[in-house]
Amino acid sequence: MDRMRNLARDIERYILELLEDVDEDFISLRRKELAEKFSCVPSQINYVLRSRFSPEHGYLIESRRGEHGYIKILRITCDSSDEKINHIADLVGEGLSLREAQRLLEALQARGFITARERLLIEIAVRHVAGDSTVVQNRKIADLIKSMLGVIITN
Amino acid sequence: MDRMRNLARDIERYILELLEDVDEDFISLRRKELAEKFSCVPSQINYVLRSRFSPEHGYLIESRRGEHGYIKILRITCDSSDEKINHIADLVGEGLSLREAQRLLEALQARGFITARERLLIEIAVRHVAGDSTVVQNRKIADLIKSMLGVIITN
DNA sequence: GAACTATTGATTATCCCTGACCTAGAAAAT
DNA sequence: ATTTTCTAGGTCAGGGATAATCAATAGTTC
Repeated sequence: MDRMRNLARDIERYILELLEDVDEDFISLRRKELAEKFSCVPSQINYVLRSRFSPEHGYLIESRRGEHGYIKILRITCDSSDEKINHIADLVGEGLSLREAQRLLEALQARGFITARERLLIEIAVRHVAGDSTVVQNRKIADLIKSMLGVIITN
Repeated sequence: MDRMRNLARDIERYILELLEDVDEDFISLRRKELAEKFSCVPSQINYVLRSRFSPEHGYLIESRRGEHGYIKILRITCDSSDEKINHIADLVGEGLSLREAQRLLEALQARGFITARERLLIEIAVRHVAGDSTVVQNRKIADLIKSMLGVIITN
């Protein structure tokens, strides 16, 4: 059985290329055309956006339906420390499971927010606090992550 | 029953070899395939990762499920092949108080073994765990410091 | 035999992809 | 101006393919 191509990944790469080639920090595209380009169903595009271009990954999506419809993908830019901290606080919210924390750290490293070593240190600390994951722990994890990332951002 | 094969150790060695053979500081593999290669159940791979490639061991794991699933093992290098590092490792091995840890962190930063941000991260984490500090917590503090410093030092 | 380590398999969770149905906005028809 | 129609994007459930988790069991070490 031949290995199916990894559509989601291919589309992700294509979008990332578009974003790099452009001067602004956003691109506009048409869902239908992109789906045709990759010979897939339009909703596949939504899946890619949801799973790879969410705020957690540093992007915002705007779109419009009907005639002249479009999808706009914007890179989130935080120039001040406060903006960064607010952004993190939004992402973390009230609570975070260990799994979610790991994903967040992965995304933050990919974006260059933190180094691999810093990610390692934070993950160790989070695991330490996590222990048996209950709702109570999720809040502790969130608090810990927020203070650790906060310190990093302001230094 | 007969002797166990000690699969876990074999798989560990295999992964370490892969990591050495490769230029990057990570490898990607498929859990299912690896399990087949060693004629074992897939969850055995998770056991190996949990027991030998945890963040405390200096590794980070990223994975995806479903089609095109994979497990990515990242080795976080802390290239510190100094002799003094070994000395410090001994100190940590003995266990240390909060104050000792802070002095140690200061020294490590002064010698360039950890960055200012890394030092802050460790201090924040420790302070977080210390929070409601009772005698019981002191042990947790010691464990955390040992984990965080240990991974930097012995790696 | 107690405590630690290793192995297994059943169950659960996640990822990717599709297609059926839903909704918003603009143009055409009235 | 209002209604209708058309066009393009959104949402959701579900199914196949992996990986993760967990508890039970077995082996090892001391």
